[in-house]
Amino acid sequence: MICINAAGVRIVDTFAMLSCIDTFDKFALRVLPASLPEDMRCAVRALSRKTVLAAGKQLECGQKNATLVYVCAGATKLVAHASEHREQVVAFHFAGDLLTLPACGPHSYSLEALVESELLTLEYEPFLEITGERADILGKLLERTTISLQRSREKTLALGRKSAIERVCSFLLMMAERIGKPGCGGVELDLPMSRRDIADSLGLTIETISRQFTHLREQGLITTRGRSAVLLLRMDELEKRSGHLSVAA
Amino acid sequence: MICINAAGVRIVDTFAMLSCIDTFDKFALRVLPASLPEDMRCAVRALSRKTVLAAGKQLECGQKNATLVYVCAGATKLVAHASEHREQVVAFHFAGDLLTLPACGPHSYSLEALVESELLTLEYEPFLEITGERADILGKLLERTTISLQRSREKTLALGRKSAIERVCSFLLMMAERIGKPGCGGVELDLPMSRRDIADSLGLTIETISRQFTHLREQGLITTRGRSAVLLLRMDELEKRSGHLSVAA
DNA sequence: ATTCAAATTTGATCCACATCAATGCTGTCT
DNA sequence: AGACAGCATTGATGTGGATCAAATTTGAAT
Repeated sequence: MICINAAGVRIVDTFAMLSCIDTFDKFALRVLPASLPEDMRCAVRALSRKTVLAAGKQLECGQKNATLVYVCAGATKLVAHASEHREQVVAFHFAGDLLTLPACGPHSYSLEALVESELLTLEYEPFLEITGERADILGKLLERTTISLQRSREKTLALGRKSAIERVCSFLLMMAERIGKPGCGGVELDLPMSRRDIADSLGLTIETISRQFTHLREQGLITTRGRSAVLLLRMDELEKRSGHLSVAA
Repeated sequence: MICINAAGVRIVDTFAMLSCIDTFDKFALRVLPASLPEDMRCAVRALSRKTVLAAGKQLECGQKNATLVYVCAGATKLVAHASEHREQVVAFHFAGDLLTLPACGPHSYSLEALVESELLTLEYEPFLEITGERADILGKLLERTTISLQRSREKTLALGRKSAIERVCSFLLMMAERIGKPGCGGVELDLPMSRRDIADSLGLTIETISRQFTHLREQGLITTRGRSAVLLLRMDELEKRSGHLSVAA
């Protein structure tokens, strides 16, 4: 676990190691059951790599194998590449999220940090080799994957059948649910992603995102401060405009 | 297991029962490990319900609970409802596929038969209660769910960033992979879904689907016979037009 | 074979969002 | 504090696919 970094400063590595244990424990607490025998826990720990990604940097990884990624801190986007200049943000992930970075299929995927992020990565296959007999761990993975599938289907519906304003309202509501904090007179969001990221996530352009934000601002449903702060003033109205079914149905 | 149907003919029920065993065995062969103890197998069997759905009929089920569905024969579509007249086909399923019909979230889902189909349904929660300790079964479920997630993300990319012609080509290639048969001079498809279903799956209208089919026909990439038969003549050209990344990337 | 309703195809027109083009803002770096 | 590069906003114009409106085809039922 001790390795000399570019600067060659040894004490930094000790910090890194300590910090890695910390990181691993966060992951373990969330994903590994308390009852896991110590040898398995060690095997998983040996497999796990901590990565700190600066904003805008992509996760390097053997693209031939799927990778399990735990987001300890920060925020990331999972991007599917259609061709040169066409990108689709498939999902956003925040601190505490677990995701699978798929191997190359008909399209390639990459994971990019939106802000400086602390990630724990494990190769998927070896991880399953170690823990594949543990029903409790597989259950956790299944649960997480089912949530991802659920979100992905919501996104499918949005991209296939919703108008620009409905997509933006759905997006804001989803973000409120995931990273919103109660603020003065509404829900406060500090969006870590740029307008471009939102556009690439909703299948629209930055200009359209910007115009929809402006509409919502003009109608008094939101206010914005700077590039990332959004205050949702009227959740009920946003809900109405999001194209969700009324609960009655 | 014996119940009198509307016609009140008892012998029919015996047939139904026999046929149910058959159906269950197909499911068991695919999903349950051979080593599963007999009592568990029986418990699962007791939980499973066979349903034969006529074309166009929806699966009835307690929408409060998720349901595991195994498609023994036929073809189905999983539909998400945005509002009254807006539907998004989230996935198609064919004989041998296993899927989870989700409980009501922000949108409601339904499963509809495209042609007469034979389904085996199990309530998700009780099923997990029985088999939740078996790593092999959870592994199978995880594998299936991961494939669904993979497909869902491909669809997200298509709906977010692809043109009509690219979506249609991607669709035809996907169908070729899943239900195509080698035919005279190309891959033969017998599409069980209508143009409307395809449109609702690709986020387009029936008119657009029809026009894209016409383009492909005019360019000699496909031929069609009647409503459902499609012959893919030039897989390479379809691939080029599907907006997939070249393998090199 | 004939009938007929539903599905599909084809054509004309429209519109929501893309694209192109400035201009204004924000936060960062010195 | 000032300068600057990248983001975001705003406006003008274009276009792919939606919508509206008929034909035409299909395949199932008589």
